[in-house]
Amino acid sequence: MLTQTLNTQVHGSTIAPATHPVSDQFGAITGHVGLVASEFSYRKDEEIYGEDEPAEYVYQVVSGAVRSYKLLSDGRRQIGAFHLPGDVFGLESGATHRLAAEAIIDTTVRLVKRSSLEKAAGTDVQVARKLWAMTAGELRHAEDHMLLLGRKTAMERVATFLLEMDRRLAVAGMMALPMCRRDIGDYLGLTLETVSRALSQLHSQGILGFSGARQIVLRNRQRLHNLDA
Amino acid sequence: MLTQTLNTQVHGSTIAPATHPVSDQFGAITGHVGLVASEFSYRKDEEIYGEDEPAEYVYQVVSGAVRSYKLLSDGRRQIGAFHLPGDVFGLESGATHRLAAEAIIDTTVRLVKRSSLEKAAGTDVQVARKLWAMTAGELRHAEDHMLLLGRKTAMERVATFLLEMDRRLAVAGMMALPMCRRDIGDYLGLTLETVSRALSQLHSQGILGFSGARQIVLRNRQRLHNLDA
DNA sequence: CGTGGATTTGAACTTATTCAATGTGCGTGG
DNA sequence: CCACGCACATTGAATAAGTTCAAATCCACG
Repeated sequence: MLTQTLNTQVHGSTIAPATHPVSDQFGAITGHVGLVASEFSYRKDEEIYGEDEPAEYVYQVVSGAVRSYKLLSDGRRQIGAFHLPGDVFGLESGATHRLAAEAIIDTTVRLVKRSSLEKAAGTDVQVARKLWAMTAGELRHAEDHMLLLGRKTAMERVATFLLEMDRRLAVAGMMALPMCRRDIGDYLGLTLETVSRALSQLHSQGILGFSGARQIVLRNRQRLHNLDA
Repeated sequence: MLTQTLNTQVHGSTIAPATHPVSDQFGAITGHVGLVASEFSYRKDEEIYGEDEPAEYVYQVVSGAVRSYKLLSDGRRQIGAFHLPGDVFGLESGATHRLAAEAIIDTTVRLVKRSSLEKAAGTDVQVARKLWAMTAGELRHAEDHMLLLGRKTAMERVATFLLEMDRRLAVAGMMALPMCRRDIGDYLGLTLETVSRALSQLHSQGILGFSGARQIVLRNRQRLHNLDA
């Protein structure tokens, strides 16, 4: 909730790692308009913002990982997205955050004031177009995820998840997952036990290898694709 | 797929019925920039556009109803949204439609070329802002729906559905659902039988009344809210 | 009025969940 | 450097929720 003093600095450092193939979405805006970006860090499990809180900042993950989620009154949780280094999150067209956000592990973000983005968008049509494109990208992910949550089997969901994480954070053919089994379950609409069972089955079939529960190597992406509906 | 000749006409007629409380989103754009809108009609179950097809037009329902959906290779279907009179659909930031769209019943739409909206957005920041806000509105719905699909029980999903439809299309306290039980199931991530059983249970509890399977009266919105997590 | 798709209802079944116990490994401190 | 402790993960067995398959009923429409 940003109670500490911000370490304000002019933007400009490169964050997106070489393994993240998309262009630096944040830089595409801040660089274009010369906005000031700050950095901030959160510890594991610390809240970055709450659901329905005013959307004062837009964030980009520098290092670490973030989960965005909604809760039901009895505590059931649906994680809508994981945000990894280079990803922008917390961007809203309206006044408030639609999902809460928490650091999954110790995390550093860059952030800019929403108001300065709004102002830039009011001046520069290119910025406005970019903001729209970023929200549209989130919508695309949500649409794909609705299909997963509504219609895929447990094994298909886990296969989809592994391929997504492989694409987004694999380095040298290996994934270091920042999130626990419960987070994965809450992302896939499953229990942590069902996620664990699916991973064990993939392991026993030689489709993936473990070096620690969160270090995964995909040994056969094709078979994983086949399992993914 | 728009093979017939379009009945081109200047926009201006009011479409959103009095029961649809939001402002006319289409008019907010076309009126502002003076774009030309056309009308077109589709018969029940006719495709309006396919998944991954180039997004040439943006649509607004004049009368009827539309379903947007994705399919898995084996035919499993996830409906992402129902579009009712006044609703805009088919708006994309990228080049292609991310979901397919079909008329649920005989339906008339207004449409404008995507290229003319793009052009207007390049000139007028207000238009650009409005396009962003419309996509953000779709994202919000998708985020709420992910929570439903990932974490709500069958009865909670049906209760949520009824309250959504009540809000969007109730006239004089009564809903005339345009879609069949299978559509509802594919929207809620359930089978049509499960939807039917939930509705029967709500009927037997006096929470709703039927006059024909698709004419529903909510008799106790509070109890329905209580069933909705 | 009859007809056929749509809906409801029933019963067996499947999948994933729940509850419980065991196992693993990482980080910390001795 | 090794051992300990605890959070995390795995595995098992019983249960529950929703699906599947089947049959009966309902209506909307011609």
